[in-house]
Formats: sequence, C-alpha cells, structure tokens
Amino acid sequence: MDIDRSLNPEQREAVMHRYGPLLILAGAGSGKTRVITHRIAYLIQEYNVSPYNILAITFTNKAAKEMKDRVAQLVDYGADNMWVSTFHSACVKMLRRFSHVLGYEDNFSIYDTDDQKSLMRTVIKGRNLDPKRYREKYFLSRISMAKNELIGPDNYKSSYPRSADAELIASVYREYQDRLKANNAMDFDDLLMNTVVMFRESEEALTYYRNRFRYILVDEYQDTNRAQFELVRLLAHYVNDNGEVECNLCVVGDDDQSIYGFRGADIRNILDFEKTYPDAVVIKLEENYRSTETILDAANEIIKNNPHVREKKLWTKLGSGTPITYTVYPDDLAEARGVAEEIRDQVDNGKAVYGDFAVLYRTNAQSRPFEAIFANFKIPCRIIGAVNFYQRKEVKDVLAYLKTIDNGLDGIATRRILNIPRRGIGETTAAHVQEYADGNGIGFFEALLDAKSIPGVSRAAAKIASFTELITRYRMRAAEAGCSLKKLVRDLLSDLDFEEELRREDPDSADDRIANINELINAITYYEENSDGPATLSGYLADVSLMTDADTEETSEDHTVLMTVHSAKGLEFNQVFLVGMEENLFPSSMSIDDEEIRGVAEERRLCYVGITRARRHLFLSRASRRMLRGENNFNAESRFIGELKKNARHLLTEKRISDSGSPFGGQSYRNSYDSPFESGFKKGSYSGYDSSAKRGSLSDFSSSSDRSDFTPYKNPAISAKPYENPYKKAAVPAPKNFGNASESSLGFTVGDRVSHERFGTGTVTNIVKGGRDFEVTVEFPSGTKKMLAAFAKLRKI
DNA sequence: AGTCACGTCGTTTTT
DNA sequence: CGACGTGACT
Repeated sequence: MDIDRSLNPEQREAVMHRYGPLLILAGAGSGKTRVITHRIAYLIQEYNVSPYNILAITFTNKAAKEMKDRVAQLVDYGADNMWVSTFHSACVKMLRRFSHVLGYEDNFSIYDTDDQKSLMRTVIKGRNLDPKRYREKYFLSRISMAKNELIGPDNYKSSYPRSADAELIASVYREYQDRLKANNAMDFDDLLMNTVVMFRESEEALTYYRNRFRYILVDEYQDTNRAQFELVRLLAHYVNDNGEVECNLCVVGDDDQSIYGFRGADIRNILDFEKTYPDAVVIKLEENYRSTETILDAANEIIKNNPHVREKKLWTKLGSGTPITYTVYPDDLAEARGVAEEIRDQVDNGKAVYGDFAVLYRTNAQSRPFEAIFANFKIPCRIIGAVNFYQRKEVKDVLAYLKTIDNGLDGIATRRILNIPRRGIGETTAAHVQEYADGNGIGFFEALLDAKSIPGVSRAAAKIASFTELITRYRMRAAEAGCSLKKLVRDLLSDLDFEEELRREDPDSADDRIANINELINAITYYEENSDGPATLSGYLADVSLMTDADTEETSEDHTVLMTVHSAKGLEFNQVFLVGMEENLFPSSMSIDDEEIRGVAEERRLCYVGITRARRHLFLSRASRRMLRGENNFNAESRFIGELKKNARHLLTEKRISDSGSPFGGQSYRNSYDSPFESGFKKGSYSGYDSSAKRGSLSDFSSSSDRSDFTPYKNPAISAKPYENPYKKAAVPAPKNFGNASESSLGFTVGDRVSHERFGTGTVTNIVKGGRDFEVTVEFPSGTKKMLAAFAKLRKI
C-alpha cells in the first residue's frame, strides 16, 4: 500500500508507527480521522496485522460506521472483522460474552436515564426518605460520578469521607446496584465499570480480550474518564509468541477539546499519558486543513487564556479569509431572525446551500426560537439532540414490551407497560406486586404470575393474567429459531390495538405517533437485515439504548443543522453561527458559580471547539434580552467575546441591530424596568463578569446550587410566602409497622437454618440493616436470595 | 381507577 | 414558559 502522498511528515510518522504506545496530539482540523483510518489500513496491509486483532474506539456510533467504511475502502479484505465501536458498545459486547462472571445473564437490559429514575424512585420510596430533600437525581448523579471513578458501593464511604450524606448514599448505592442486578439490568455507567470489574475478576475474560486486541486505537482520548482509562490500560497488554509484552496502544486527542468533565472525563489521562506509558512516542499535529487563518487566530486567541501543559499553535496555509461577523441583537428572536435572514439571503443568491450552515448553541433550550423562525423562513433544518427519537413515549412503550419479552427479570420495563394500553391495572396494584416481589426476592414479572395470592391485588388478578399470558406467548415466539422480529412486533402491536389506543388517547398527535411507531418498525427491519451476527431482540435493544440522536442516518435532503456545541464535536461546516455569546449562558452560570477556574476553563475549551468547527465563515452573536424560564434576562456580553476584542479586534466586524425591528419594540424592554426587583433579584439577571462584581454581586444570590441548605434572600414584595407551611405535610405514619425492628427481634441470626414458604429451607448467610428493615441473605437449595425480613416470613427451625 | 386542575420547580452539556 | 407531580373529584 502506498502511503498517501498528501500526508504530511508528522501524519506519516503516526501512520507508520508500529509497536508500543503512541500519543497523537491532534489539533482541531489537523486531519486526525485521515491519520487513524490510514494507520489502520497500514497495519493491515503492510504489517500483516489481522483486522481481527484490531480494536478501534470512537466517540459516536456514527463515527464508528464512517471509520469502518473508510478503512474498508483502503484495504482489500477483512475490515468486517475489526471491532470499531464506542466504549459503551464494545463493553456491551464483551459483557455479554462473560456476563456470568458478574452473575448476570447475557441478555441484560440497559437502563437509560428514565429507567434509572424509576428504579431510584422505588429505592427512595422504600426508605421513606423525604422526596423533597432527596430527589432521584441527587443520588443518581453521585452514583454516576462514583462509577466513573470505579468506586463501588462498598468503597463509597472511604473514598468520599468528606461528602455529605456519605453513609446514606453508600447504602442507597448498594441497594440500587442490587436492584439493577435483580432486574438483570445495567445502567450506562455500569457498562464501563462492570467491564473493568469483570476483567479484574476473571483472568479468563481478560486474557481472551488481551489476546484478541493486539492493536488498540482510541479517539477523543481527552474525554475518557477513569473507568475508560483503566479499561484501556487493562486491555493493551498482549503477550506475543516470544513471551514479550506488547502495548500497541494508539490514542488520539486534543487537551484543548476536553469538554466532558461533567461526566467524569479526566483531562489528566491525556496530559499524563507518558507517565502511564513511559516509552510512549508523542506526535503533534498542528497544521490545520479546515479553517481560515482568521478563524484559527480567533480560536488561539481565546484558548490561550487557559493554562497550558502542552503548548500548541494551530496554523494553516489556507489564507486569512473573511472576517468574523459579530452581531448584537436586541433579543433572542431577533437573533434567530438575523441568522435566518443571512441563510435565506445567501441561498437565494446562489452563494451557498442550506447544508453549508450550522447553528451551534450552548444549551438545547436555545433551539426553540430558531425552530419557529426557520419554519417561517422556509429553511429546511434538522435539530439534533432535542428529543431523541428513542425517548419518545410511544417508542419507549413499545421498546418496554420488547424488553419485557426479552428479559424476564426487567421489572422496570414490565411495570412501565403493565397498564399500557389501559387495562385497568392501577398504580396501587402495581405497588402491591412490587412489595410482594421484593419481599420474596423474586422479579416483578414472576410476582405477577402469583397475582391471585397477593393481598390487595385479587381484583385485578384476571386482568393481570391476560397480560402475563400475552407476554408468555410472545416469549415463546421470540425463542423460536428464525423468529422474524419485524413480524413479531407487528403482531404484538395489532394484538394490543396500539394504534387505536394512540388515537383514543390524543387524536391530534396520533398521526405523528403512529408514524414514529412505523419508523421504529423500519428500524427493526433494518437491524434485522443488516445485523452482522444473528439478529436477536437483546442485540437490537442494546443497539437502540446506545444510539444517540447524532447517530441517525443523514437524509439526502439539503438542510441546515442545529445542535449544541457538544454535539458538534468532530464535525465541520462551511459556515457556523455560534449564538448566545452571553455571560451566564456561555460560559454557563453553573460553571461560573461552582468552581470558577476549572469550570470556566472547560467552557472556554467548549468555545474553542465551537469556533474551530467553521471552515470559511464564523458568525458570533448575542442577544441583549433573552427569554429564559419564562422571564427576561439581560446578560452581559460573554467574556470570550471580550477576550477576542482585547487583542484581536481586527478579526471581528461588529454589528448592532436596533430594537425597533423587534415585534416587542421598546415596550417590553421598558416593562422589565418597571419592576426592578423582579429582574434584579431573580436568578441570572443583570449580571456581569467584571472582577469588581464577581463576589457579592446581585448574581451571588442565585449561586446556591442546593436550595435545601441555603435560603437565598428574597424581596418580601415579590415573594409573599417565604415559609413553607409547617403543617402542610404532617408525617404520615407508615402503614406497616416495621419501622424500629431490632436485629434480635428477627428470631434468627447468621448461620441459622430458616424456612420460607416458597423456597423451602435454607441457611442465613448475612443480615444487613436496610433503611427501614433488615435485608437477609439466605442460601436455599435453589440459589442464594436476598429478601427483606418484614416480607419474607422466615421462620427459624 | 382514571381524569382534570392546579401548584411546583427547574435547565448546562451526553453515553 | 412548560413539564411534571399532587390532590380532589367522578
């Protein structure tokens, strides 16, 4: 294979590097993807590496698919045998194969944020915690952080000794994990953490994959978290035929584009690469092939305000190009209109097509005005990320049916659809079933099968029976060899009268929702026809769970795209509108509030990512007044604009659009001044970033992120009820009296033989104090069960 | 059990 | 502003 003559010397070196760790520091637009694909092709063609021995990790599924296609074009054969996927997808594949190591079944479900919340809700309810103070998110975000750092429930307390509620969180974490396992389910973070745990527990699994993945490539390495770091470190260790250890790990990244700190990404992974891998070769790619000098200068100008460990300066041969357009609009609608006018004008004059443009913003909520205005201007567009197709209710409902059929232990899925379509099985009934399931250490579906004997459920027993019969019937079908998924889903939907139900529920939206269902059937058909191995329900469901909005196929229609700056990572566009350049929005008030230095540095990198998406022309803009959460905000100009103006004013052409063009005119502007307290003391209004105003400024009143332990000052004039009515929620005593049971009252202890009406005789191996009850672990002949003492009716014998 | 009206609360960013 | 949960009513 000829090395592509268009590669520059550094790129060439990266492509031809063979053994040992390699770090490629690839600035934005430096031809990184070309290097990776050529490198893979070179390994295969010139070094005779079998594609079977290559693992390439990308950031999105779409990028994986593209990479695979591009490699396939470069090599003669075998590209199909490579693993090219995201961390999460790769982990699922590995976990399925060795799931028994963790005590999971291989068809485990993957829980998304909604599922996680449902599960956490049962945990919180079961402990009678104050739901005001302890929301699902409170625990879930802490648990997520812990998992990203490979901290399990048992290590939680010792790892975060200073954290408030450490004990409670640890115990909730423990129960949450146990329940996940009982449901044969993992959440997103588990996919990573459990894979590491699996490799630590099973020599066999680790050796298997070390042997297989002799060459590992990781893209966007700057966004890896601790778990991903550890995973890579474990895998990149191949003992060759001479008994030598090879670590053929190639990571690619750019520390200036690290933007996922909030989900545990640790920039030190890339900064300290040589510490972890002392014999690493480091190659810098600094020539940019994408953007004009003007755009690069602006990007450099901003990013140089961050402290740097690795110095780097992008340069280009492309020439200076057009100046950056910076526009100040009176409000957010005017901003959207200004962008639409520019696009309309260029397209109508034949200077550009819709697909040349991208609108990038900091938060998804900012897409709304653009959505409305673009429709008026008849600009075809696609909004990425707003509502993921697979998160729509009707789609999730169908998927929950499939999960219930596929994974009999997935109680969250079963509970979701128990009464969809309406079959007269209410929340109270479901709660009884759940209690029964928990008490007997069985799954939700299994408990449904006992409906007749559950107290308080008997009335709904017949309805439940027809539900379980339906599911059982489809389970048998799904288990048949050569079962067509498409046909199964179609039959299921017609059995359920699903369309009719949607029409009955809301006739207005029914057509859209039915279209979504049909789209889902198309997707299933597509999966079935294009799947590498056998097309299974579990396989499809996993694919779907890990699918992002950005992963969906591009349509051939010419259109402008709108998305967050995060979603734009790795993409490029001829012309980019980076909108909403305002303090508190970009940088986000959150990042300014909690940890000024680290938070704003990440925002600055995000801004750098946004700017460097543009090839030819960059438009920056801000709105003087912006509707946010139903109120007007007047934010100062973003400090990032200030950083540009300070030393690189020549790069900008500034425009100011007057207020008169706005349909609100000056009127609403005056109105907001009529009640200065209204806008002055509420969150996010009238704040600047001048150092003089940094501390003790008005915006400080809004800087508490946790309201439960901080009462912000409120002007009595606008806040009539400063106190919560203390009588409002008098504690309702729990219906059952298992509140203060002491361990001795159980009547048995560890080591005792006990009997259970369902499982027979067993030995108590552990007793743990739960929130309100004891969780007893018993070894029965049929297996080990964990159960709550209050329900299990265990008797010492 | 299901429906409707009202209050509350909140928004970074995503696999 | 809008999504969502709560509570009263049918």
